[in-house]
Amino acid sequence: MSTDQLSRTFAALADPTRRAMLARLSEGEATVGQLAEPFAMSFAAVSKHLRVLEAAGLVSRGRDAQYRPARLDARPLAAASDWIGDYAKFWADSFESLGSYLDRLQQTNPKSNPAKENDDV
Amino acid sequence: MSTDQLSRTFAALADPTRRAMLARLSEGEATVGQLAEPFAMSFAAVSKHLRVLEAAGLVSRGRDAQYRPARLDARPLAAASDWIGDYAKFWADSFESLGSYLDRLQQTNPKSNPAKENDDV
DNA sequence: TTAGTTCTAAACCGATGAGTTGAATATAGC
DNA sequence: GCTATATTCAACTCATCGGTTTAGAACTAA
Repeated sequence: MSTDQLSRTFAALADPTRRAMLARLSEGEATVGQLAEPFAMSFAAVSKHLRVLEAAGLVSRGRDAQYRPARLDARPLAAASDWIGDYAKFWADSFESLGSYLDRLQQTNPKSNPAKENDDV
Repeated sequence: MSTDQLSRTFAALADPTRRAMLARLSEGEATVGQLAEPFAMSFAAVSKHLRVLEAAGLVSRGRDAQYRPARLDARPLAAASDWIGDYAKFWADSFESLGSYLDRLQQTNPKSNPAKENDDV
């Protein structure tokens, strides 16, 4: 895997343990111990997952006595959502062909050119 | 990485070459040769990337003489978008606290309980 | 200072990922 | 059948990933 921001974000999300950690963090800050609790996994492994999430910018860490509480930072998810959103027209209606979808778009907003929206990676 | 559908989708998206291929496919079917053209990479490597995309359900293949045209299937992206969407409230407005965001949600739609939407992985 | 708790660093291991090269397969056209 | 083109398979390399264990660092509390 290369190492641009979007790749790091998607790579971080590719692991179900990390997705579960993000879900937990969406309820509020948590320590490594609290994050490790649901998993049959060493603290060190959880610590490593946190490093991956941190490198992706999805988590920031603090310090509270011995504890290093982790806090969710969802901003990279906005970029990921934007990227995926460019493809929304392709799943918008599985029974509707892309052609008729574009036709309908043209009707709604005749100025736009919806056929050329996926030039970036 | 484990091997559930969502993990396969995110893992497939974690590679910039594969994202570029999806972008190309959003303009229409393409053969391996056409997909390989922008990259300094062997056909075999492109073929492998296509297998990953196929395993993630993002691409389906056909047959046209010697060619095995690939076609975009964006449906798995809808599931990925849904997952990420659960976190939209956390990036919705970086200057607005989560608390006031939830307050505003309550005002708009007093029946819902937006505080408990992230129980799944 | 000593002991206890929480977390991370380091070294290691097996599995997987992304790429290569070279041979094999599938199809078309002659 | 023979040859050319498009694609995949197989075997290999090298790096990274997810996990472990052991030891050490950061901090608190006696």
